[in-house]
Amino acid sequence: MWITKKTDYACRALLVLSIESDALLKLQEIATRAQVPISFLEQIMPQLRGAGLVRSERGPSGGYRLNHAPAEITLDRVVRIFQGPVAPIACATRNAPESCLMEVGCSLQETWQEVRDATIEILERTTFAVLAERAGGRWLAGVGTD
Amino acid sequence: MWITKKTDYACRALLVLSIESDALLKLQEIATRAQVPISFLEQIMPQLRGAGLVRSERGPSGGYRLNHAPAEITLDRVVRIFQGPVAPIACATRNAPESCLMEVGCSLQETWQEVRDATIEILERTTFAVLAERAGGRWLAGVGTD
DNA sequence: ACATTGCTGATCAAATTAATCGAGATAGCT
DNA sequence: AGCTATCTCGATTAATTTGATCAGCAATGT
Repeated sequence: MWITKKTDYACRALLVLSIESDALLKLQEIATRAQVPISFLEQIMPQLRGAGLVRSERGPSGGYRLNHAPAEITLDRVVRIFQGPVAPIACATRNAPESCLMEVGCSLQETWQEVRDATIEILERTTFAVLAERAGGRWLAGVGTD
Repeated sequence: MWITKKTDYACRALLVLSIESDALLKLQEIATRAQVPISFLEQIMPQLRGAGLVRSERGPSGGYRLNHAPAEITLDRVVRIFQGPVAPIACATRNAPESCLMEVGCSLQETWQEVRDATIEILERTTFAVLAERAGGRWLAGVGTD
């Protein structure tokens, strides 16, 4: 239970944008489709923009669109933006892990690292292209061939 | 960063007990060797006892000892005692997952489940026998052959 | 009895999470 | 120029979780 709502919401928003691919979507629209409180999304989207994942346009007829092809955005990337290092515990991060003060060599660390690596592996190979296809494939196809 | 200190401390305490195998260790001793604040451990150990993982004896010459062979205690078990269901997000627990309200089928859920399963697999196959061997093998041998 | 140890529940401070809100900036339209 | 729809940014807040500490009680060996 370590993915925060914020991260979850960000992923959902990106999923919506990935399904619509190049479309320019208003905050309001994203919020509705992703089922995210708009006032919260209001602080999430700028963060995604800051990280370079989306672009925005202001004024009426403004909105958000992806800044990269969905195939180039990994879940891994998004999680790190909002939650920092992916690791189950501070002594098992890939960079600058916190040192363990136990007398006996802490063999737990090794297992936490296994968890970390397995997690990262999955998040790295999961792109929003795959997610969009899985989620909206049918729905998107329906629109395309309409 | 989702393993809490409490869980971490509990694992470390069990690791110390596993290295000493059948010995009866005082709270104080466990606290020192595991580098856990004794006042905190004071509330952790009873929880482990409640879950049946350790036994305790009171009075002078009291202390704690394992209630099972280290090979029969999995990391998975300990994590669940202190943190409940192992899942990165509430919509991906194995029992009674929280339903997702997104319009489009939430394909993220599938990936969170992958993370969950990979994590559980690792935690289930890691026993304290393995951890003790990895941690204290050398040190324990040293004591044994002294 | 008394010293030593575990047991229990209350309490607490700090951090994190999950929002909400209002004022400001920007761009398009008339 | 002025109006309006939209994104932007920062402050604030309530609730929850985390990480501890402590006092007092219970049991037990000497």
